[in-house]
Amino acid sequence: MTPMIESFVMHFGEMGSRWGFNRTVGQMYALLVVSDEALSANEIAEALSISRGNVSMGLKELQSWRLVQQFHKPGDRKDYFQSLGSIWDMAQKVLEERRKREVDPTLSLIRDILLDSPANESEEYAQQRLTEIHDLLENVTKWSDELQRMSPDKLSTLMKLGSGVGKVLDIKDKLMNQK
Amino acid sequence: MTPMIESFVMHFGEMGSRWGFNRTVGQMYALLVVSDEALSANEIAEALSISRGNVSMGLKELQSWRLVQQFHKPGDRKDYFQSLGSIWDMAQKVLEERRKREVDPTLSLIRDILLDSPANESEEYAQQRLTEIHDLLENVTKWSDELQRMSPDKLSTLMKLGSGVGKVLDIKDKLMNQK
DNA sequence: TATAATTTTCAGAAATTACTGAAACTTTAG
DNA sequence: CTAAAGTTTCAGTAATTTCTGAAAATTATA
Repeated sequence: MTPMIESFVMHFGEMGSRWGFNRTVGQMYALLVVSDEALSANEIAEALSISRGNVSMGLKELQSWRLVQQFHKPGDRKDYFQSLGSIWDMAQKVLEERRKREVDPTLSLIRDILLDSPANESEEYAQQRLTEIHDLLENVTKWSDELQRMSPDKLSTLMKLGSGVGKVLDIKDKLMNQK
Repeated sequence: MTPMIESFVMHFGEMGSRWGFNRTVGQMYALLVVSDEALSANEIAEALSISRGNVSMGLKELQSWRLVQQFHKPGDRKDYFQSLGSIWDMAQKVLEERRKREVDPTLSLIRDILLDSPANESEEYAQQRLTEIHDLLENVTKWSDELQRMSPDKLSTLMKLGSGVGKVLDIKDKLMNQK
């Protein structure tokens, strides 16, 4: 690893914990994203100075996120790994995975809670707030589904829209009102 | 705490770690969101069976996120706390805070790296990938800024748009092409 | 100003999470 | 079938994060 690559890999490792995977998994992914050719598990372990066992577990996790792909070189017995898809694919995967971990369980608990009728005043208030949270999380889920389904180029249009969102909403409002 | 409220508070605590704050901070916030009236630090500590010191630190953090507000009752020396703003405000705060923690540092590191010219083939490849990540993160930042600035009712329109986004984009495309 | 009420700080304990490395397992080649 | 090459597992250890509680600091009252 050149110093340039190393600085990125190490940084991504530190960030990793904030993005939902641990330091070494973050480093491994960064390394694979940035490297020109596929790497074997041993090469990864060596480049990052971490244990072979840890690499094995990390690769398993990255594969379960479908961020990393395993394949074989003919005449070589080792497994090789490379990062999978474009950066946009990665962003979609991370979004999806985080929704599953961070949103879905809460949504389902709140649904259960709202099935019971409130026992007193303060539970009634609580249920009101929970209903708000429920609606918000449902919208987040709907959006996230929509983004999953969207083709990369449409996604890209949407992304680049940026500060144009407001205007587009105005346009939409006008069109709706005409009907 | 009634069992209903307790189950939500405890769940939110577990989730907390995934949302960027620790278990007790999550519990404290959930309790305040769901409770009808403001609570003193001691009441919080007692309800959650955690130490007074921990509550003090947690409230400080929640205040720094501007999710919780402190105030005084006349003739009472204690500080009282209540959750601040609507659920939408909370979502905005969490979004903003996470962007600061998760996106901004990476963006700034990548910018630095891209200032250096690549030393060889493989660094050139690496820089290409970093450029992609850079563009993605910039778009994320732009969007997040936009969402910060957006009024709650516009935000709500956007949210509820849900699966309509695709259609709206089509409309926008047509309008743009007419020009 | 003294004292009582309350909050904050922070060193160390407890809990949690991540990592290592040796042993067990799997796969392929001869 | 056996040996060699490679991978995975997991118990134990290390590192990190969170929590406690007693002491220090702050604030209000008399």
